[in-house]
Amino acid sequence: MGTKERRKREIEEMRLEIIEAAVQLFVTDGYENVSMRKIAQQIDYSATAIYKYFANKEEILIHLLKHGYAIFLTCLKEGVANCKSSHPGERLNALLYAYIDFGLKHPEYYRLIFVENLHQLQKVMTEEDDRVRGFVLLTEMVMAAMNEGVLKKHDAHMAAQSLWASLHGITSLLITFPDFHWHEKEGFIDFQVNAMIKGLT
Amino acid sequence: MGTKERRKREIEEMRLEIIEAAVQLFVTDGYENVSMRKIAQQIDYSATAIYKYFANKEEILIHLLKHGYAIFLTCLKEGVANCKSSHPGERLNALLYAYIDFGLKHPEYYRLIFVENLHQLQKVMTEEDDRVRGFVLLTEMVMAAMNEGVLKKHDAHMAAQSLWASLHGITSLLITFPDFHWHEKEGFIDFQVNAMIKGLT
DNA sequence: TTATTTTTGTTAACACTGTTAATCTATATT
DNA sequence: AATATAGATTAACAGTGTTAACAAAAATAA
Repeated sequence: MGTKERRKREIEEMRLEIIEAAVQLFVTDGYENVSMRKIAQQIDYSATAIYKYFANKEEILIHLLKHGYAIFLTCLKEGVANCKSSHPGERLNALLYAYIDFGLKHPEYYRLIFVENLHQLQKVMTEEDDRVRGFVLLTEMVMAAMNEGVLKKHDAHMAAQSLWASLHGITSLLITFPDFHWHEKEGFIDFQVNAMIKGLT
Repeated sequence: MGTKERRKREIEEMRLEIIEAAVQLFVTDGYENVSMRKIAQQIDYSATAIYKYFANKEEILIHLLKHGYAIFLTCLKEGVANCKSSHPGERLNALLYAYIDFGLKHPEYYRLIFVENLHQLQKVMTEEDDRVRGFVLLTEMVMAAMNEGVLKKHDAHMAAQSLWASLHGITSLLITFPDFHWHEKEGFIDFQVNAMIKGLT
């Protein structure tokens, strides 16, 4: 009898309902306003019912992070795909812009993943295919750019880490300190990306 | 009669006692474990007594931030002072290293100021002398380096913002993601600082 | 089908959090 | 000495994540 299968599916449906409610609360009210009681209220259950489907709030956070990280990877891949050129330098450039764009388009997710919960990133990515993980993507494109002579031949891993650092710097500062007297945004981003590339040339 | 003066001093002493307790809790247990009740316990008062001296917890946080920011500025100034050379390029270099060093030596403070509460920075600095504020210091040294031909003559403000972004990137990533497979720290920092400078040359 | 066991959800409760109101006490002013 | 003011305390409110005890419903065994 498939009763066991059905229950398994029902449990998965309930888990989905819970994280959907959590996502909705997160995008509308921000993470600081996602409480177990509010999630429960949204799906007409008691707060403690959730604990039959998730061990604790952290498990729900992990799902929010996975959700956001999937959007992140999509943005990166789209950004590179939208780059017509097949030149490694151009494609790397497109990736760098795509990273910053993700942050500016999804500031709550960027904050949640890269500012507040970076130490959890391992847990978020364990089930992902290695080849689509963000940093691997970046490293591969750095290597390609080096092989084509666009970048000077350093240690590709270190160069990629340096690029990530600079990308994270401008993205997180623009997001977490919007009231600072920043230079006009587009121009500032262009300047930073150019400086980053030039620094490795 | 100086009774009014004495009370004023006593109030200031009590405020000091409170923020000292808060600082101590912060450096030993981390900010997430600084609660009003724990501060009160440490100085043998009831939790609500604090509210006669501080409007709310945020006011105490501001003092923690000021405390940390003072250490930050001291580190920057010491870093530059310890640089024997009078060459603007060398001095700028020393400032960049001093910034990262502050983050690595005082990760809790770096996190509190530049990761979690950057939006409060205005409140932290309002009473400071303009000329010692961190970003102004950086901008001035960038200008000096430009005038000496060490850096290419861009908009100095934008160049300084770009440097800050890259500094914040590497510092915050090293702090908030210590378990990542970073390149050997010293070498990575050297690489990043060199790339930053080269990017603006 | 009936009896038993397991699972699912609810309410009550615990130990916290920041903060406000009411109250008592010690000091200062008239 | 009587009154007003300021200081400190306890009780309480509205939250938080989470655990325990218990009722109802569903799955399994007889």
